[in-house]
Amino acid sequence: MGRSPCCSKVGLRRGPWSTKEDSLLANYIQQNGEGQWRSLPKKAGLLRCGKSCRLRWMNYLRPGIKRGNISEDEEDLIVRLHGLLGNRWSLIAGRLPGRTDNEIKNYWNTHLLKKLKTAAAPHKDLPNLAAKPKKKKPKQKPTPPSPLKDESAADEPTPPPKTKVYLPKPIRVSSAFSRSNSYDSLASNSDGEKAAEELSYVPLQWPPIFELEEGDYGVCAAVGGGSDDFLDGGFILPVLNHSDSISSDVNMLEKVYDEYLQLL
DNA sequence: AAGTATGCCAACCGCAGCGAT
DNA sequence: TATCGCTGCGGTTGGCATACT
Repeated sequence: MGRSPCCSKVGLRRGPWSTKEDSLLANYIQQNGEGQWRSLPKKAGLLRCGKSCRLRWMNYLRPGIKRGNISEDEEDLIVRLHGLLGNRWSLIAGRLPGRTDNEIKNYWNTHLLKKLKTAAAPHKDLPNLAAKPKKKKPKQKPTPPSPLKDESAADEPTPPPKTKVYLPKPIRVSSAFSRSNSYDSLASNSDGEKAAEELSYVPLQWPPIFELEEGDYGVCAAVGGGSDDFLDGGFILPVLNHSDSISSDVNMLEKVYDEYLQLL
């Protein structure tokens, strides 16, 4: 099964782009805008597949692209964001103006990985660095309704926290909501309530905390810009596996959320 | 100078999400 | 509801450049 590669069509060029192709592509997009990648090559007079055109534009020709010389600040941000987000290169790139996901991915694989591996012992920001990348999970179904425990839970004596942070991947839940919805509108209007019901999501406080599966909690954080947004800006951060103290988990989630906010 | 090894990065591949029908 | 097609993402690869022997 599976679709055949789009570049497998006879007659389409592959490999490095010539300056002529670059200018054809750039000129076309300047005049007609991005999008319609499938039909773009033909209209622009290029013997390339749409995918290839998109990649070339996104990673090379797009205005405002910075090339090379990743600063220490950027590097630090990449490391910290990777600690929180994992290999979500497009999200990480979204926080680094002018950088592309491809560049950050390459930089991580060729510079940072090595650097951090040699920089002594295990690094807390680097979960399973040596681990083989996992295949994408199938789309997660919304969990059955499980509203957050009430405040009384927090009153109980809190044993030492036994929380375990699974870093990352953040879980996308954007499909349950319209992109035009904001968190506020969700919390206050009936559409929002309906959507929240569908997702078993009950925003009782900020940051909103979810029970994803029994005993697993997540927090929604604003991320801003891009297609991975939740409520036009967010997704569930690392899931905590709770043991027996809800309140300690909530505290931990708030801590994680605060740390995340500092990065933004 | 020539051959080989290593590093780097642009580009490709395959898959999943999602809207349209 | 199911299927199709387009788009975007993350992992991987191929080839050029540079370093090393």
